[in-house]
Amino acid sequence: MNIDESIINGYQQSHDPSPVKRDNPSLTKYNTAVASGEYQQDRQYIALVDVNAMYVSCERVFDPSLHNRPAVVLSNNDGCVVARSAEAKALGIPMGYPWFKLEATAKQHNLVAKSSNYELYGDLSSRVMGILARFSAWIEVYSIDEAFLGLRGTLDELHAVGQQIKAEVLKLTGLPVCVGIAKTKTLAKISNEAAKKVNELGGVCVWDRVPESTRDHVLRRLPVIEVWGIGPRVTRRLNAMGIFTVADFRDTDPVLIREKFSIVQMRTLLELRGTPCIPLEEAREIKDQLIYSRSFAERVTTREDMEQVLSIYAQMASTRLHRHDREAKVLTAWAMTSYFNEDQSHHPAVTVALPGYSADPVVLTKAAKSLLSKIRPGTRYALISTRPLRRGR
DNA sequence: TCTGGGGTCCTAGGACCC
DNA sequence: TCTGGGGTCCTAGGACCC
Repeated sequence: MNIDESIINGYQQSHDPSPVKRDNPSLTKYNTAVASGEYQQDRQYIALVDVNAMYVSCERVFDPSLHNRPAVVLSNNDGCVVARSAEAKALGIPMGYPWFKLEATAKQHNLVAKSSNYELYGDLSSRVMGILARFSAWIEVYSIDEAFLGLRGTLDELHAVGQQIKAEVLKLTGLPVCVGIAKTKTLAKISNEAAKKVNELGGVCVWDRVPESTRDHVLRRLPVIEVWGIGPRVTRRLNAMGIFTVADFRDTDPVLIREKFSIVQMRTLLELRGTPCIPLEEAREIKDQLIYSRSFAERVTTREDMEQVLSIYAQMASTRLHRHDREAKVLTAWAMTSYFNEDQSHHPAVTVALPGYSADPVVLTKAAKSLLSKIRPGTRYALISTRPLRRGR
């Protein structure tokens, strides 16, 4: 096989996380391992821990009447569904479905909806992450409901740790989690999915502990779009090449994939073969960008309306920058027509370099208004965003 | 006047994730 | 009639410098 190994090795080396400083008893051992070069062995396996239907599960912690019945959580203005319980998924309710279209279903199936409460979810999330950090000094908080952990041990030990994590989080927070454990992040993701879907696994799946014939069977049946990092665009192109399942993709020449796509897809492919290419990273404390975006309740079609909206959104962005004590050097403003309005599809955008770092609403508004020159009057825009980039000082 | 290699920074656009 | 609101990473091309 003719893989350019230097790319992969170079990538791994340059992205190795530095030792984390945490209040953890195993930290000394961990740092010793790093110093002595035993680090590679120390992170032989990666666990992905994921809270099941996070938002709904959080609501259930404080409202037991939501248990054992279909429940959903709605987006900001109760517009559409952003989380579904297993029972709601079983009813076929898709993610992002508008709530007003579900009222008949709600009556018929005893479906209940809650408004979202992000403060609550954030609070429970921190508690979960705190518990997870006790199982490994090496943790990457990937999202509000997911974290990767570095683990080592025999397959049976790993399975036991997975069960312990699950039991501990449930006991201390009331939240159900599933655990997938494998040699790479991409396989850990797939294991986690398996842990969720296959009841016999009891919510914990150690990939290498599953019989090889079963693993192969799973990958031969799983559509390639199910892989972490492979989205709809790439899937369409892969399908055109005759690649339909995860196994098809895994068995393709990595060099061909890098040529046709990019290094990202090649890494994903190698990860499916068990070669770690996507390192664990500590969560960054400072974000690279801040976005303020909202869909319009009523479509915006005139220049005057657009001007007003740009001004308001730029000021909202300014407020957020102030709140985070940040300044921006660059601002991007964009507008989009609705996805369901393809004949008029238009996505104008401008990027403006600001005169130095700033969070001043006047400066941001002026910059955002440069989008106006790209607006086509009469087009029905559905969404507008401003995106200041980069922190100040 | 022409030619060259190598590096960094910036912008724009594409794709993906939860 | 109508599907949210955040984020990250990668690539290509141009400007500019030595």
